[in-house]
Amino acid sequence: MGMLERKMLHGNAETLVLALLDEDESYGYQMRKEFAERSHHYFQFAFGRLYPLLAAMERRGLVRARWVKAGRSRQRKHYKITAKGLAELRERKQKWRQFRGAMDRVLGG
Amino acid sequence: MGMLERKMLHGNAETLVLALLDEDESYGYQMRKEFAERSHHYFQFAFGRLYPLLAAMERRGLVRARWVKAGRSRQRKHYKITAKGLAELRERKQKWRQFRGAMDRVLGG
DNA sequence: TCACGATATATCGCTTAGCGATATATCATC
DNA sequence: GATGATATATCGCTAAGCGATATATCGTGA
Repeated sequence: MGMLERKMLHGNAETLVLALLDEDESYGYQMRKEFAERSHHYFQFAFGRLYPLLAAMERRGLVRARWVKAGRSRQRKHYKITAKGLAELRERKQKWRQFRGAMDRVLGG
Repeated sequence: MGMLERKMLHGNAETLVLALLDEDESYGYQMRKEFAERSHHYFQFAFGRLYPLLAAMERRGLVRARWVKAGRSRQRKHYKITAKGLAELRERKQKWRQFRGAMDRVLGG
């Protein structure tokens, strides 16, 4: 992602995470791949952005984390959306639609 | 605008200015009103954001400014989009569409 | 004619947060 | 046992948004 793309993402990263976890629980590394695939490799989250974001979302109670074994001793941190997270997602989807509408009205046809 | 709305605007403020000036030349105060009206009062640019932005865009050669008399001694700073600005607008509109598409694909239905 | 709210532009610097750089460890496979 | 993919995490530099603030003109109604 270029500078511009990263900036456009600013207010929306959390929305994307919530939307993904609304479908199924997942973990950081996997989410990153999922975002890339679904967006046709448009979104390329930096780990330095993604992990702190997930941690912050857990602190705010939007997601709940648990460690899951993967192999002998490897651990994955699985995140699951909470009821509070679901409410936040609903609100954020609405705000995204508003923003998108406002942008398109100014940009015209 | 709330915090979230302002953040979503981050990468897009310049695009909005260029889009407005593509239709007709205008000045800061007027643009602010225009944004508010077109977006159903969704966009409320802070002057502390708008004026420095316009100045930066002029430095980059995207717009050209000239002082216009308004009343006895009041001066308005009119901005006009340049050829470089038009090219930038075309590119940014394209990037906005890409971003919007990527968001909507992840958010689903 | 004075006061008031709207119009108009501008700058400064505090605060915040994005994320590049970096560290560490496991796993599969050749 | 080397290499590249998988996996999580933190730190701190830097850029920039914008609230606060300053300044001046204009129209209008009391």
